[in-house]
Amino acid sequence: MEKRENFSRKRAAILRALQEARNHPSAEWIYRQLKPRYPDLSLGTVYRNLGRFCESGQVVSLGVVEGHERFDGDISPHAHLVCAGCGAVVDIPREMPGEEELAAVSNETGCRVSGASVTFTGLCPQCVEREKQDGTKEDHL
Amino acid sequence: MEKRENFSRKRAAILRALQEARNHPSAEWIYRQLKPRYPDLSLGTVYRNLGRFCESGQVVSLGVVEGHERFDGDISPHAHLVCAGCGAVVDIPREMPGEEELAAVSNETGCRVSGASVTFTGLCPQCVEREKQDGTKEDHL
DNA sequence: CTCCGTGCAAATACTTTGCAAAGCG
DNA sequence: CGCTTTGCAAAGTATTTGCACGGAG
Repeated sequence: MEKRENFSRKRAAILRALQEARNHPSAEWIYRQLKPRYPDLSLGTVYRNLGRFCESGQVVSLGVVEGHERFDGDISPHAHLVCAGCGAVVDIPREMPGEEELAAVSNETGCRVSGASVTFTGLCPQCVEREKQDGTKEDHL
Repeated sequence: MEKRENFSRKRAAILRALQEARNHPSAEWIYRQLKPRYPDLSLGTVYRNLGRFCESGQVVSLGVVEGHERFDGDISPHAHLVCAGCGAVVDIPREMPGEEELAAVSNETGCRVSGASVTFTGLCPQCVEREKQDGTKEDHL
């Protein structure tokens, strides 16, 4: 399964790029990232493989931010914050609902709860900083 | 502000439909819902007003589910569950992160956290039931 | 030869937007 | 009359899909 070169050269690259990235990238971002090294890489391939990764659970979709679906190669349970200023997605170390809680919710609601995601909204550190520097800021009209 | 009839006849209808709906509808759903009563209602108008409601905070966007953005007219803090079976969005009564926690996260991360959302994944009661009835179920190929 | 993965481009599908017409005070 | 809101349709854009090619066993 590691034999065939082209079997997964690009696929592996996509997965690795995703896992190494800290910015919870979009398909487009990964594409641009890999394009120089794989000049004949196609955006469709990136989408196809991202879909595959999500199905197999190797990758998690964070949902659509500003029109672009974002992905996370880090599947350990953690929360995120979506920056209203720049659209960045940052990891938030935080206790996530555990199995017990999912079970509890299942019992209370009649649903079969299998997963949970916690997403904060606000400003990322850079945008907080920028806003400070801008002083009274200029976007007030 | 309550005077002009057509000033907001449709807008009000859209907002009301959204607030009365229990299914966290999409723009399309609201459109179909209102179309019989407002035959000349346009889908664009629904989108425009939903955008306006979101900005003004009268309505909350729940993000994109199966390609359609879903909205919630109930802005009281609560969690949701997105059904993997049918795409339904159901309310989950659950304690949400309070101001103290948002502040704590802000301090720990350097972000300015202003809001939070909790979304569970799983099966809605109907789909749980359906799966039971289907017995060994038929979608195994 | 057969299968899997891919490039390319056309096709989808949701949402946004421009513009002129219409409502209301 | 002036401002807001809407209908309609065109435009926009992210994502998906069909098809044929290329590499590997």
